[in-house]
Amino acid sequence: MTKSSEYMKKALKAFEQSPVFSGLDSNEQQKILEACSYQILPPNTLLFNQGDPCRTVYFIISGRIKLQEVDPETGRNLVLFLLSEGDIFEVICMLDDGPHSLDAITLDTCEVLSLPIETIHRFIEETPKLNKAILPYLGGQMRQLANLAAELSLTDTATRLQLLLLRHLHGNHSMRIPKLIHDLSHEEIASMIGTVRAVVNRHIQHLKKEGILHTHRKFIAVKNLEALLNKVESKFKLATRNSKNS
Amino acid sequence: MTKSSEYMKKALKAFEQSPVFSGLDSNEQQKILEACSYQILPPNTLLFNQGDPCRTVYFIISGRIKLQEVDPETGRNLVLFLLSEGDIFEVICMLDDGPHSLDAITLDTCEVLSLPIETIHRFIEETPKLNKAILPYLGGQMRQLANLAAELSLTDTATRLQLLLLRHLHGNHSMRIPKLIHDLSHEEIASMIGTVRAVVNRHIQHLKKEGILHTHRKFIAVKNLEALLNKVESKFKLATRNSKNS
DNA sequence: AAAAAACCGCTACTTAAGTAGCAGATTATT
DNA sequence: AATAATCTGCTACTTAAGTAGCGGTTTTTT
Repeated sequence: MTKSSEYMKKALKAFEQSPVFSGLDSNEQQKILEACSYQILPPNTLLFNQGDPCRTVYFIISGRIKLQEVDPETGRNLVLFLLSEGDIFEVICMLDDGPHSLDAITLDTCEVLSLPIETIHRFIEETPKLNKAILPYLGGQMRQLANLAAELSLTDTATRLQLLLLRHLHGNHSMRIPKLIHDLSHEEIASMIGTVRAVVNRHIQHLKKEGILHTHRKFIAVKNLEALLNKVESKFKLATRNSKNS
Repeated sequence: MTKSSEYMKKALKAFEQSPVFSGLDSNEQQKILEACSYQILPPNTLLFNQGDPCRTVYFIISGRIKLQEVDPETGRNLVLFLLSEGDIFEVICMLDDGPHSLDAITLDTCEVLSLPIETIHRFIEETPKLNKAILPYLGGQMRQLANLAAELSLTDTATRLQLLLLRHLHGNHSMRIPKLIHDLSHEEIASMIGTVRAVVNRHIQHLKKEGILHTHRKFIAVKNLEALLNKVESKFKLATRNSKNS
């Protein structure tokens, strides 16, 4: 990406919001940006497959990207990470230089920066601030993974759905639209909590009958937050949220 | 730990085998060791609870320690990591300084080194070699977690048990005793694959009838590796193993 | 040596969750 | 405007996995 690039502004703005890059000064950010290439991707684009060698890391400027594992036998899949503006991936490969452990697919039209893996390694080595900032981000990702595994094994599908909703209602009180997931199909939601469409639908119908949810064709909103909170109650800490949303 | 300590030798030997510390030279290792304190812990000791603040990180010299999440309602638990000689924990807290996300419990008599979290941070900052060596180790841990989550959601309990066995048969061909798990109770095994004792037992009986397993009172050995491999077949890559066993 | 605790094998039962399939509604494509 | 594709709501059915419980064995503790 050249200095004069028209995308520079957008990218800098995204950097500002990134837990990893926001701590750097403008010079450092510029230097990294100049090594990046900018891409715009239509929805439903496959960036890479599980097993592919990892040559670049990506940084999301806008749009959502899911990292998922697919079971070729049944066609079912599990979304391990739902990433958006400010996120970096694939984090695992960045650490150990192994092949991709997951498929990456865009949900929206996405703007991303990509950076050769050797280059990001060099930047991390040369920039102690960057090195230091990236560690808590990794910690957050690991917490998410550990939490997902625990939920899958210890919690039923109804509760997992309720927790998913709550986890995306962060911040603001009267904000009843679960950011990032409010416009997903039941199929997508199912793959985020490790189940199938029919089951998700069943639970959603139930929550609607109780007046807790309002839905309409790829739109979900929480009508009665109190009641939803009561349902999960103490069941599980919904502690683990994205570090950038904390 | 003082230089003259009688445990020094043991600790150095464990360092040699650690993927993280083995790359350091003797001086560096010594320096770190001197900041550690040595502890010996009986089996079934709780080192810390989920939610506890994290003051120290641990390094295992000998014995096994499990990191698990417990569901207070049902009493069921899920083991996220089964750690042994050369492992470091709790990795997540080390990254983000948050509270412990898991319970830590010894399975055997364990020798561990502990190190205040600020101290390990300082060492990592001061020792680029250490910083660099720790990243692939983290990557391995994350792969394990991602793999566990995917298995829990996409694979049935029978296959999960088979994969668990195979994953611990690493290396040597005729080595039919799954290291690290060969002497666990059915209850423990169940909590490693996210199910309950009754189900594990059911599957084990089945595998015994097929001549694939031999078991006796907290002892498991694989009699027919070929047959076991055929069962899981292509089902899932058992790729994800401990980085140190690769 | 006796008592207690842990572990294993097994039976019978219950249920959450998944499969299959379809019709109507909405959205996208030609 | 017509056709195709996607999404949803729902019914009926199947099954894997979990619950409960008990008797017998082995191990540990007293």
